[in-house]
Amino acid sequence: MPARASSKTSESSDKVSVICRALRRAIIEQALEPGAKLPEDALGERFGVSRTIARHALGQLAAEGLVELRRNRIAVVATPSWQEARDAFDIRIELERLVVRQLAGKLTKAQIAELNAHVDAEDRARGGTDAVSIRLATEFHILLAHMTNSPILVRYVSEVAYRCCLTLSLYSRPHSTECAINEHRALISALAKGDAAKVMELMHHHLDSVANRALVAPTPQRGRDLLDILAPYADEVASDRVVKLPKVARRS
Amino acid sequence: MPARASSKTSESSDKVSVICRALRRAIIEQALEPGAKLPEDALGERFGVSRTIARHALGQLAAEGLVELRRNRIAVVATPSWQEARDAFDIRIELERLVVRQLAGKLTKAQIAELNAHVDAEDRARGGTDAVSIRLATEFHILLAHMTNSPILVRYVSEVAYRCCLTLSLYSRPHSTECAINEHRALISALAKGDAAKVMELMHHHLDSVANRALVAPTPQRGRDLLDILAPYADEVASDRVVKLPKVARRS
DNA sequence: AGCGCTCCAATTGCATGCAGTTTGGCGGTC
DNA sequence: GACCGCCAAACTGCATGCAATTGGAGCGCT
Repeated sequence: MPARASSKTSESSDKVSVICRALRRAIIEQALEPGAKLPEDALGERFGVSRTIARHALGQLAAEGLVELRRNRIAVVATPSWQEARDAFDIRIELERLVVRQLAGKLTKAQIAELNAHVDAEDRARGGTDAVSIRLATEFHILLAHMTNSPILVRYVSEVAYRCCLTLSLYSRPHSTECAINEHRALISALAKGDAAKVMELMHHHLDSVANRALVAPTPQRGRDLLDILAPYADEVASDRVVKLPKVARRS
Repeated sequence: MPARASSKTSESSDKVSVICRALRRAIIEQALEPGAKLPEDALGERFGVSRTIARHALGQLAAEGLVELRRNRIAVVATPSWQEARDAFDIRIELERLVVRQLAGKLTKAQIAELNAHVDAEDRARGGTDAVSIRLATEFHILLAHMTNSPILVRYVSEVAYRCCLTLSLYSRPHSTECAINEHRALISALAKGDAAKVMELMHHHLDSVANRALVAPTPQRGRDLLDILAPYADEVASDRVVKLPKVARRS
């Protein structure tokens, strides 16, 4: 039996959805860095819609964990902590093991061709920016999820993969794409062979190594947000001996 | 090392969030059945807010998969197909295995007491309605997720657990709570013992048996929506030989 | 009856307006 | 110069209003 094929997936073509897609892409390509401000009327003006719509879009993205929404404050692109990043990868590993378990040996020739075509695209993009490589690599995984034809699985894999994207831009050292591409090819061929256990193991290792390459260590100095950097020290401030800190300008 | 303790979890106390919580609860307690209509102004009037807010709340719930939003149409409580229900349970199993893996042997005495107290509450509620039992059972799992102190994990477990609640109300035979309660107790004691593999196995079996008890079979006649029943036949319509169907009244 | 058409009430999609809150800078004081 | 309070600009929270779309009642035709 071939893997279930195609379904209606997409967000409707609301103005809200359009803005969501645009912002999502801007975020995962790091055009918008974590912490970037997202004022409602600026967005509205930029996309030619009212604040109501921009606001609604921000709400959706907040539900996906890509932006942070604080009452009466300007929304910002989410800045996951190192621990959250690690948690996201752990969840992602489990979800994607499930994906390949369902897919092993059930892909049609057309689907395998589609996967290979995508990896070819990744290959061609090697000359480009890191951001594009990361986006393509992420989209490979989302493409896989789509092939399960389980809308829920697609949604969760997409979300968590986007979040991982976000953290890569925060904590990653300069990305090395080669190995990821090779691992993608290995995944495809294992999927075609149909050994579920093997391909789950491959996926596990693939994501784990991406996570380990990326989340080098709890290195607070690479975290962009002063609040995060200072978080571990906050306890001392709360306790008896207050540590005096020199005045530091917030990254504007 | 004890499991990480407590964090800021909550939705802010927006009007939007209040309505979300109210609707979510109404849905999982089956006060609102799958397919129930949710007109924006009716909600607004009921909760004493404008349509804007009600609309926003519906958007959030749609992002969680609890309501379905079709352009220019009245929003309705989601009606997952049998397959989607099964998929949701599969995902849930993986996520909750992850939860107990992280928690095994790392719970504080206070946390174990909290869990036991919750199961006691489940026990006391056995005389009440099924809806309340189901809600409490679900909240037990969410409570566990909270103890991992991983906001992402909490979010996903909560969402998928709510979706499972929803499907239980659709496809389940009259609920038998006894065994679930016993299994919850077994989980707690295994968590306290700290054998990760054992407790993962317990959780897997627990959820799987709930799913199997609930999702009795792909019995389309119990599915509420004609469209779902006919979905498998849609392919034929698309192909060469068009199947003529007698006119049937839609469930109003 | 059964079928198709028209038209109106119900409902959504979206923009705008107003009130309340936060931010950041400016001037005053030490 | 450093600190503090005040004020205007910026921004969000929310309600309301208007145009566009939908669904279904009513009605005529076969």
